[in-house]
Amino acid sequence: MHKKRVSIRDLAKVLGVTPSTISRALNGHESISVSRRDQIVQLAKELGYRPNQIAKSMVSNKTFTIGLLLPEFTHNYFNNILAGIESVSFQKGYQLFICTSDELKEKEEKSCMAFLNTRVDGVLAAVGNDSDDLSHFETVIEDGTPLVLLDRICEDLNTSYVVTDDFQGSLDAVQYLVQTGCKQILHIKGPEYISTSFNRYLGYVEGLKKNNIPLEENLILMGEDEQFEKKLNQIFDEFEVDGIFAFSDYYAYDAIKVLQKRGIGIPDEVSVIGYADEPIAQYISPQLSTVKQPAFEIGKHAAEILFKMIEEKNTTIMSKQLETTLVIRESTR
Amino acid sequence: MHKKRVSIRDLAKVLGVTPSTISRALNGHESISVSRRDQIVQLAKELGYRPNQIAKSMVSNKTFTIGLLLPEFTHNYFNNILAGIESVSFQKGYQLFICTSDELKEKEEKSCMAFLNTRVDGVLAAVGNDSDDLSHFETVIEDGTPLVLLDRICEDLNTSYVVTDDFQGSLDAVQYLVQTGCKQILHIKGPEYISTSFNRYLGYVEGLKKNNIPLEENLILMGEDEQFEKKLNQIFDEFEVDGIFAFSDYYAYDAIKVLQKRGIGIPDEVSVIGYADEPIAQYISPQLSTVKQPAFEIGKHAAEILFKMIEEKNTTIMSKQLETTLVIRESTR
DNA sequence: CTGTTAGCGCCTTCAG
DNA sequence: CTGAAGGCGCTAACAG
Repeated sequence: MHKKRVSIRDLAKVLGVTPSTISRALNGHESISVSRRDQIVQLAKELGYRPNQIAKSMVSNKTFTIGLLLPEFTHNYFNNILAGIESVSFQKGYQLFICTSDELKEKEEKSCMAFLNTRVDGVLAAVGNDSDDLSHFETVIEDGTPLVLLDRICEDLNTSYVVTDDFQGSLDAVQYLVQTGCKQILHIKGPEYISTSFNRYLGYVEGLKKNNIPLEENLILMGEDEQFEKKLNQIFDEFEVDGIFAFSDYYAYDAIKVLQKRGIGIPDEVSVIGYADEPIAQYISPQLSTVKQPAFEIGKHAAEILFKMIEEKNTTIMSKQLETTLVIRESTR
Repeated sequence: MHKKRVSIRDLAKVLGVTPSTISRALNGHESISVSRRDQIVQLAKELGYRPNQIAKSMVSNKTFTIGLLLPEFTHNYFNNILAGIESVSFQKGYQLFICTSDELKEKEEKSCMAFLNTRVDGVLAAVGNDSDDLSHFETVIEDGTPLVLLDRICEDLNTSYVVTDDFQGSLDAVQYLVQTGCKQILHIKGPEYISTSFNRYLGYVEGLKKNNIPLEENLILMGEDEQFEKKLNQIFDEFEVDGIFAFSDYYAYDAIKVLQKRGIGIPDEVSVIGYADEPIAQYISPQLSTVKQPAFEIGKHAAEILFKMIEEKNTTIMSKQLETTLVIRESTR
């Protein structure tokens, strides 16, 4: 299949020297005459020599590869994280070994094992919401492979992570809602098992508390609920909701559709705030107010931490929490 | 850094056998007693043995890895391609080595070299629109690494590709426009240098021709034009445009915004058709009619072809062209 | 400055 | 059924 590849031995034979000399020349070692080096480099180019990274890794025990595990790429959020990671890994000369988990634990496990087997130098991962059991990540840690968690924390995992301050972001959103006159605020909650859902919920609760608004259990709706529309309608039948804070822009949009069907004016009668600033936030009408996460920075910081761990063999925990920004558009008063 | 990893030699020592025996047991070879095999497999598990894929690749000259080069992930289209590829690569037990080119030739070249150096078993790539010079892909081909092109064709490259029938898709769109009464159809054209832009343009031209509508140069606008809004307005001042066919959903949306500012009714006065069926098509208002590409299938087919090339050492060209579907929503009559 | 030797972890003959 | 020997491509340590 492959054209026979040229190895340093081939080069050595042509020039009548030993492979070691070739290796030294190609890797910019000290002790080698300039003329010889040039000669070798030149020949390598001519013959289309391509260093076998596999063999190099074999001896150096280093692959210049980092494993990246993300749930999916349909949300712009993860694309931006990827972009942030790439911006630093590319510059460092590392390749990305990307796996998507589809939020499935099974794929997560397989990917982690694949990372270990291929001896990646480090792992970046956003744990899926299907994962209550985290033993595969523990395996990574025990193996001694640096691991940095993205976006979603797992308290049980003793490793660095980079997240945004979901609590504060949500609190900001609710505060804004209250300041602009909302009295009854509905929360559309995210999937269970992921820390972000819970933290945003907590921010919501805190927001109410700070403003002496009693927490009403019936004003909390799961975004993934199969009877979402029906339940939302029931809530509107029963309560005088004038504000909605949703776990995601998509949930917010789902709610907006229901409200529009009911002929409820946004933002006149109900203010709506989403989360994440996905592209659709700008395309829907009214344009959606939302909590913007610094996705690119999350990726960037996570990668930087990981490289610090890899290159400096630094094992201290270096977690980081980034701030969100409230973006006000047309869906709020 | 790493906990010392256990190798087959370690296992061998424990059991007082040779590494060969361990290797045979772990790889399900014939000639080995069942009891011994079980014993070895058991021990491997206990000691957390993890086969060194690097070492395996070294001897087998196979990495079970395929290189994937995509321009970016901000368009849902490429995500779906990725999903299609993954659906087959995952099942085949291959890992994906993903690089994004950001449409930059420099990154494309680097990635190709990285693919070759890490000895991926095959490459899937959508060439960026920045690439007039394709020598890096030729290098891949010459190296003997199977290559399948995605989405965008390069006539000069003698290798398999999987694309959609952009010409037909565009023709369908224009035909629909005409059939629903449009007489003056504007085309918003895509970036130069990529085959899809040209093919969609050709489909537009053919659509006019089939309906005896003269081609009017002034009714063609570049989507990336910096003075897009101004020029579009000029066109509407001068011509009685009643239909728009855009290279992408995003361009279509840009146009819709301009029309709405002008108070032009969609679809009453002007019908609009986009391309790709990006998520925003469903979120904007009016919901956008568009040409849907079978992105998932593109990825799937491309991967299948690649695996055929890899596993059967098949070198014949097996290109494929997939059909599009016209999705009619609210932006057309 | 360059050659020799040994070995990274694994697999594949070839013997026995 | 199992052991011994050699090698995948490259680098590092030690001589010279």
